[in-house]
Amino acid sequence: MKETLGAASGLVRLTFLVQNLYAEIGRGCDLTVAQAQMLCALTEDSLGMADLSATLGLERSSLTGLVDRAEHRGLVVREGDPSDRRVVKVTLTAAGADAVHKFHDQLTERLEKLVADLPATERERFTRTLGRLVTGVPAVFAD
Amino acid sequence: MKETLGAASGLVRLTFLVQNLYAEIGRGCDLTVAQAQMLCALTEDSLGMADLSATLGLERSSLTGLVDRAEHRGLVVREGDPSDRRVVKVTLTAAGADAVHKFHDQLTERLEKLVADLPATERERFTRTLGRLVTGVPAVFAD
DNA sequence: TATTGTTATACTCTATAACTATA
DNA sequence: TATAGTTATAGAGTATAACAATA
Repeated sequence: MKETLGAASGLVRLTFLVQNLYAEIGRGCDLTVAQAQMLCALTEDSLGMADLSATLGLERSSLTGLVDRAEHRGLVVREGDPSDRRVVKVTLTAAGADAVHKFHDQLTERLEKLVADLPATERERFTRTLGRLVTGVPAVFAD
Repeated sequence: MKETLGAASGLVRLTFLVQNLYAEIGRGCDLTVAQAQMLCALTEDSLGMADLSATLGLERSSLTGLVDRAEHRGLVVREGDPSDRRVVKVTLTAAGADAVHKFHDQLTERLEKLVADLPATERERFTRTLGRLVTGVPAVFAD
């Protein structure tokens, strides 16, 4: 009779939980998971296709279609880079910034709620350990 | 100047990390993410299409194709249920059990390694909190 | 009538390989 | 030559709607 799950099992189940939440809130904002991830990556700054594909862990050719569809929907625009004419910068439109803002706020609220039931000390310890584990992970979601 | 990430941000980044690991190990075992998830869900017991789709959070029609491809690859088989002739039970083959075993062991090892650097007390607390947060999450990955 | 599963269809996501334009 | 990006193509994954068989 075990009273605690192993770390691996817990991590996978937590991921499953967060992924489902991510998808659910995305649907509510009319964003697919891939689109939401891309918009989040562009929140801080515009990125070229190569940088964006590296951040998201996608092939450049896969990103082309993703940006195509997002551009078609008015969420991002492509712009040339005068300092290197090979580069195409991807930038959020006002609509894209709006959508990702809504998505970000809702997801943050739901995730905060997930840990809100924990006793304060336990919650703080957990959050601190979390921060330690994800050092080096690309900023796919900021505070 | 913040020295700690928020809980929401930490959770999303951890998810990103685990997902990438999941996909990477899946590739090594010649399994897609969706296939690996399905095989994991079948590890304990055979399931009917409806139960399996509920566990995975997929539409039944989506599952049909997923099972088709896995069956075609010899990872699972469909079997009738004598007690309810509407039901189709999905069961791992020997090859499927083998693949998911390999996948499970490798993923577990990598995830254990992820938390192995933490001080023992911190690791135990983290794992315990993890278990608390995922109560109710379907058994998509067992110990 | 309700439930189980499939089919038909359409779209998104992703990769590999071959290509163009610029550095 | 090397890098940035696109196109062509193929396959996996997913959903919605309509259907057939069984309960």
